[in-house]
Amino acid sequence: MSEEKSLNFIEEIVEADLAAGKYQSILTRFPPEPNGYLHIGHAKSICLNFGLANKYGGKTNLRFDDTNPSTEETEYVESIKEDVKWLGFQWADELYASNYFEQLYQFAVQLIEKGLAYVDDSNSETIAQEKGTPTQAGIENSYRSRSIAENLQLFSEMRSGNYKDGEKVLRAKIDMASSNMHMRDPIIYRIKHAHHHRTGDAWCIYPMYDFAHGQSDSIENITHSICTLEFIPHRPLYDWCIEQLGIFPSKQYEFARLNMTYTVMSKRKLLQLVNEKHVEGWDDPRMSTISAMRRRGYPAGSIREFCDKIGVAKRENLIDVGLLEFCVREKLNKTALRRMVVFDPLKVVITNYPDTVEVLESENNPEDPNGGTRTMPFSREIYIERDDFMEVAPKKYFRLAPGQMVRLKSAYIIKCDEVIKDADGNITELHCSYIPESKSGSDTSGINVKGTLHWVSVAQALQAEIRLYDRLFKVEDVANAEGDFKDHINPDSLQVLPIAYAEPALLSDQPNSTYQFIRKGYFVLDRDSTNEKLVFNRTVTLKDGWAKEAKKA
RNA sequence: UGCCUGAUAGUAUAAUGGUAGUACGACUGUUUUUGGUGCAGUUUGUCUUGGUUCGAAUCCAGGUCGGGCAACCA
Repeated sequence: MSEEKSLNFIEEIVEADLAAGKYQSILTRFPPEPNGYLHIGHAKSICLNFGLANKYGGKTNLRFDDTNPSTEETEYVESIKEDVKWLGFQWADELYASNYFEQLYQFAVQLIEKGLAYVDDSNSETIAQEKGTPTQAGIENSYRSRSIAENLQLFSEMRSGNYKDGEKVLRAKIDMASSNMHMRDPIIYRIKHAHHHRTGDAWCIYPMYDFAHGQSDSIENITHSICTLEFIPHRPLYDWCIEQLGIFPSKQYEFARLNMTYTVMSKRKLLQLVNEKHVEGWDDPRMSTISAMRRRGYPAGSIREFCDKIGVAKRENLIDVGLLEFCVREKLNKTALRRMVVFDPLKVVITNYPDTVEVLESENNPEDPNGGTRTMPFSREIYIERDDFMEVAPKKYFRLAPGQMVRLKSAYIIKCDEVIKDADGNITELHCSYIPESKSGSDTSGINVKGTLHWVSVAQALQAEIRLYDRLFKVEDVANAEGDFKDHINPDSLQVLPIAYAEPALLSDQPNSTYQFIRKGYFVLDRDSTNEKLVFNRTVTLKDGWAKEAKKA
């Protein structure tokens, strides 16, 4: 396989800029607003920004876009830093738009001095109305012609706290008739008597996104400022501010944000899920947040791999969540420790097995020759999975059935001799006989069986809680589905098994191990675990060929 | 009614005027002490109409369809 991977359109721009000598090296930035937790969509942006810097020998800043004190909190800052680090990236500088408040203020003063900004006393309704519509030009109001001196005075008074919220705004004086709504004298400063998580009460006016973002990029000498498609119409304003101020010309480029099937990706909706308790928190394993995926057991590397696979383009997209799951399985298959856990037990008595405990050995991971082995007890009484037995077996059913033989993984071949039922006809246990010569690793029985089952010895079994997570929504395209997105929540997205039976090795494993419970899926120990109670989250299922086959019949 | 964007298998993404390729999915077969994994194979595509050209997914013109734009949010 040739490693000649084609470039995405942003990489092409970067290579062209570098080749033209436009920059010696590149500087990108990841600029989250600390008003929520990062989600998989942010991961795409993180991988893009940091990936570009890594690939071309540049650097990436982490910059918090904290210009709206009423929605931002330190809790979010901390979680964002943790998530970026966990994803495997290291930023050059940790910065905040709020670091630049004084500088930004001076930029605004410069604009006023150039006659390019004015204080408007109108209320928001009036401003909106005078802005016109996309098909109809806006109108210029009387405040627009205020003198520079008056604007300077008023803006200074705004800063001093002479006015209440909403009483005045500072607007850039551009073009009320522009076909681009963002150029119709956009508001660049508003009054907000709010406590800021970093600057406290030092300010009562705050710059708007459009006046903060580009200038922050410029102050940091960001060469490539990469954002999502909805900012395309902001670009002329981004460029206008930089040009009028005569500062470092950072350039904005836009790519299509990630959308994923069965998933919501907006912070607003995620917040709602948390606040209205549809999930247990930002890191509930069903959420699309980075922290949820971490808790669910997704390896950071598989998220990076996913971001690499989905590519970067300008076309709107809806990525199959199955691709993310594929990346997770691909990684985990090579690394996860194999263990046996029975979810829904059916007791099997091996009638011809002596009343002793035998210690068996089994590989930790058949994909990894250096993975080592662990031991497990085998005895006369074991549990198997209830649905690994059928009294009347259909065609192509390879599991246990009366008179049928199966192999117990890493142990012996057994044959089902008798089905024991209670008075109501429910199956309570199976009586089987084992083939002593069929022991794993030294099988001389010559018997070939199609089915291999996982099992756990009854007497030594650990009890554990298992949490089975499924997709949070029932519809593919949640954002575009009829009605409220909450109408589409999957009521069965979490199934808790209070007691499952697990092999004893799980007690001595490292707590941060990832597991494949053989034939059941990938699992990870949840942080809710205690010494008394193990709790496992299902990371992702295994591909189930039999389920498909059974469905066909 | 305006402006800005975009359109390639089911989903993504490449081909930068010269054989439409890759991944996931689906389907076959094969291997397997996980109905997992691996391996081999099959399947399905350039929105449309014109034009330029020896040659067009690519360039040009018109159309169609999708997305965005009128927060004192980012």
